Amino acid sequence: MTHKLSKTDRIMKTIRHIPMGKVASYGQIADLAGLPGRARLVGKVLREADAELSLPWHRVLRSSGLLAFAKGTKQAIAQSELLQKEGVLISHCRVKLDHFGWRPSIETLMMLGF
DNA sequence: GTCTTGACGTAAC
DNA sequence: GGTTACGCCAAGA
Repeated sequence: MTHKLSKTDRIMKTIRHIPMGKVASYGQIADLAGLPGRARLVGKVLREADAELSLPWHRVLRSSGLLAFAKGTKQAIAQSELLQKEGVLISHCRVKLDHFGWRPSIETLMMLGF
């Protein structure tokens, strides 16, 4: 079988599984995608991905809940707006992972191939 | 096949 | 919690 999904494909699939109102870090996405430590790959995928893919990029942040982009950038603002619209509270470009951090359930983990 | 880049992570200070 | 430095590895040229 030569139809193994590319690493990038797995990442995109994982991102689509992020529930609304929750946020996940790049490292977590990579880990769930079966690529522990490959957080940079996640970023690369999102950058190359189009908006038509329905990838909730705004639900992906850096570690510790910091926004994925530097403050002042157009996307950083858009991200905070989108997150707050989903019910995620942001304080100083930071998201409280204690309350909004994505906690994948067992079924979700199995669905991702765990 | 080699070099460069990259929506990052973690450690150290 | 901010900043600096280094590491990791896939994809593109």
